[in-house]
Amino acid sequence: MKKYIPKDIESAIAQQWEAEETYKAPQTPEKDKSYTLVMFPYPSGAGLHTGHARVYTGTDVLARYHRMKGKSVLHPMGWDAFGLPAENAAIKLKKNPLDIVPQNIANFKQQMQRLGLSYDWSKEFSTTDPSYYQWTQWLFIQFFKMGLLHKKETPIFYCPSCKTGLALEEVLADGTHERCGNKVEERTLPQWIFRITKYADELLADLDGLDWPSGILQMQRNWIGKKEGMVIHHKVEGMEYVLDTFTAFPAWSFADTFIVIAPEHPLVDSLIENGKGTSEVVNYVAEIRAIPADERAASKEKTGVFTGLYAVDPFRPNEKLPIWIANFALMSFGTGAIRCSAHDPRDVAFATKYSIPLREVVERETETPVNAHEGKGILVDSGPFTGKEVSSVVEDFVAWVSKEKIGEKSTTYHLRDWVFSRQRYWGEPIPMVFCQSCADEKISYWAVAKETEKIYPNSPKIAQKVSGFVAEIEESLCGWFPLSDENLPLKLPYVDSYEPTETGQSPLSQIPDFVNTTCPHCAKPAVRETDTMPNWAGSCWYFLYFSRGVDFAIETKPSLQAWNSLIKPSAMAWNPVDWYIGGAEHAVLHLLYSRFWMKMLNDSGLVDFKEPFTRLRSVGIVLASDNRKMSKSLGNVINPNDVIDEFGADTLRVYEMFMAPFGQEVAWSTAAMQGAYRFISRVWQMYYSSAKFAKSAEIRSKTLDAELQSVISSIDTDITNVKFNTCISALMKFLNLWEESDSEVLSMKGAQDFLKLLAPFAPYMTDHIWRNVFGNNTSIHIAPWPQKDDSLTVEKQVTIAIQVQGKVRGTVSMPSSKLSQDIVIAEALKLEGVNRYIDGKEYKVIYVPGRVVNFVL
RNA sequence: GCCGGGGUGGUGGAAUGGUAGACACGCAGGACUUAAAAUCCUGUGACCUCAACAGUCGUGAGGGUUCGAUCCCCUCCCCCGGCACCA
Repeated sequence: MKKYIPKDIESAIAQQWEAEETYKAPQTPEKDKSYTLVMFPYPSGAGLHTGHARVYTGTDVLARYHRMKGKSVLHPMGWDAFGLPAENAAIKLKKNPLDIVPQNIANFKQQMQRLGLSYDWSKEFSTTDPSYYQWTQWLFIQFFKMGLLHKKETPIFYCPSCKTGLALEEVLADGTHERCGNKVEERTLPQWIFRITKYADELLADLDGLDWPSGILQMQRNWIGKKEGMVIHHKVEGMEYVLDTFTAFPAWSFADTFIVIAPEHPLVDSLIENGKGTSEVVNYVAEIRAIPADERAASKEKTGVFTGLYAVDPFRPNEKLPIWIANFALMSFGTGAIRCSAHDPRDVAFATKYSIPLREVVERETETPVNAHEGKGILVDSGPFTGKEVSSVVEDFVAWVSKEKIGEKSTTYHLRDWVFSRQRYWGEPIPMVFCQSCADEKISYWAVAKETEKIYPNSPKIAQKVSGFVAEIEESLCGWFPLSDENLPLKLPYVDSYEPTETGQSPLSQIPDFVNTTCPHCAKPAVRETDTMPNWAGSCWYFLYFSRGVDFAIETKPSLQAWNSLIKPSAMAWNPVDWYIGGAEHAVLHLLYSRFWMKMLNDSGLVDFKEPFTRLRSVGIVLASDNRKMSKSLGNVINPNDVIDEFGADTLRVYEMFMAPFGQEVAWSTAAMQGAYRFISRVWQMYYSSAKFAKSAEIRSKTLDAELQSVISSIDTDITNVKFNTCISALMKFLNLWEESDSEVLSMKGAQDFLKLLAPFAPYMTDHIWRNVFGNNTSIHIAPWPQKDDSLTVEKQVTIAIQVQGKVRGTVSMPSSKLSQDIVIAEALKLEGVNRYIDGKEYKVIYVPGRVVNFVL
């Protein structure tokens, strides 16, 4: 063997891995487990580019490392294939996604296989497999039974281009749809809604125990957006109406002189309905409601109109607060009504414009009133709190307001309930049936359900929690029944025309065979739900399904019993995921939704943990060499297959790991990749040509073997800190040293250890050398990871920097065994460069063992 | 505006209180070659110097703590990501 020609070795080695089942996960972990998972991809028609290769390689390095460390490793791959992008692409091609998706998957798979990723392919599945999505449907039904889903006419975001409703999380800050980039609108449609807000506190609190990047934790906290404050109740004069306002700064309430309410506020509606709205009010409301929310937010100009109504100020019962409608009051925050004062700049701007009197309760030292956000100052004219420091009275104030029955503590959240219906074809059909007859008779599922259908039999506490959820929504869901287990899966019909409709209805509604059915309760004619689930559904629990037995019968119908016998045991043995790797763009989408599903499953007893991903690491995207995102339309995409054809998968992998810290964004450079190719080729030469290692096991080298021990320990540290770039540089540095050494050869064990250290990064060529040079007949990838041998590290030369006044003026080198403060200082004082600066002056010595000596004059 | 993450040679980056620029790319010079590619060798932060020795400066800017700061603290500037008329 002479020259390194990757294509000559890679396919042969890959075949050996397959034949030897090198990467097969045990059914249940035998020892320490490492469930290593990369966020599974949506298989687009464009295939993988070299940017994708980075996240898969990094995750693979972790899996391979832990496998060699002797852990039980589950490292699976699957396909998140439902959803808008696949469907939109199929529409463009005028084909059915059912036909296209398998081709895309096949393409992704061959690309991944060429990369040498150590997946246990026996676990592979797609979220679009009926054998999988029947379980997704079954879980939907369990959540329905728990009262965590309801169907409701709701104002939602709607993408007119994709012709479907969306969740708030799918709308970007600029008001566009995160998938297609078009502006969204608001519409009111009947939707299935997940009551995720019921879990807002748990979703927030449990973040504290997670080993996740701080930025992603913070994004989830902000998204949940818990804010504690008070709701204040007001009587509206001349009406039987209690108007509630929300404030985060209750202690400033004595300042308030007016109230503003959102244009969408129910009080506005009742005013207009009662004919009490002036023409000014009617016109203003009509005008403002016509402007989409995001445009309204963009204009900071404050507008409003007086309703003619007054509220009694509970803090000053003799005074009245005029009620205005204002564009800056948002129905989506708090109660949609705000008490206003001089202590909020927005209120001041509004009051100034419309000449509404203001009052201050904290004396100012500047030209403008104190902003309540600053939270400091002495209160005046504030009832029992006059003369007190505002920051110190908050708790007392809240207690007093409650005691006086003016209002009570209240918490608001940014998190909204999760709109779970899509008016599209390419998703899991929602397994629900609506019976008009039962609805007319006010029959709900829970009124007629058998006890045995309950899924939370072992926890009275949870049964109580759930019955509370159900009580709140039961009436609104009369006539809705889930499919029974034996009727799952509810298959997505293969149809010729599946384009979204203009009517806000799913294309499935056009298919009578699909729609018409009978009521699961009374057997009269009934209709199916025709909306489908969003693309997030399948990824909410896929990590539980990967650990299933591979002989898991496809015909198996979902049921509680099947869950408990076929899915739960292995899922509990492997989950939660130990290493979860993916992009930060899912911070408040997939990563929030799947946490929510696990909390519901935990409450129902279907899983026994609360958090799915113990450890999360994010990957930085790879930009094209022009510093723009790789995209087909920009023509700057690099296909990993092309790189592999020319340089081999090992080179691509090493470069991907070396190019920058794993979590950081970086631009692709084919030129820089040459460095990785040189490195891999030189390793190859070292083993096949120069062969500077001992042929007998007894021979050792002093310096090389010692140096290798520190490489072992630095890679051990760096791999688990996902610092793959410094792992590679440590290996390169060692190879340089190895090549330079003329007088010594590395021990045979050292040569094998070096190969093992490189194996997770360059799996093909290392396994080839392992088998052909060292005569092994099993893979290097199941060989034990090198152990650092401290007996080899002793006689190392240590170089100590000698400083005068903190500036380096020389160095002293000696074997570490001779190292002592006195000797080092004595040596240092012999240095001419040091003496020149000390020059007979008095000095003090700082000695840091093994590092530095500093003479302070 | 608020919340995160950053700012180090021509470039990607290393160093988490102890010799700043490891490792790599690029570039320059050299070897091999008829020549080129590939490969190998040498050099490569800036300034000063023919050069070496020595020296000065240098991690976005300014200040502070420390014997010693890329690293900790304060003020400010810039870039990236997220959120935001949030009461």
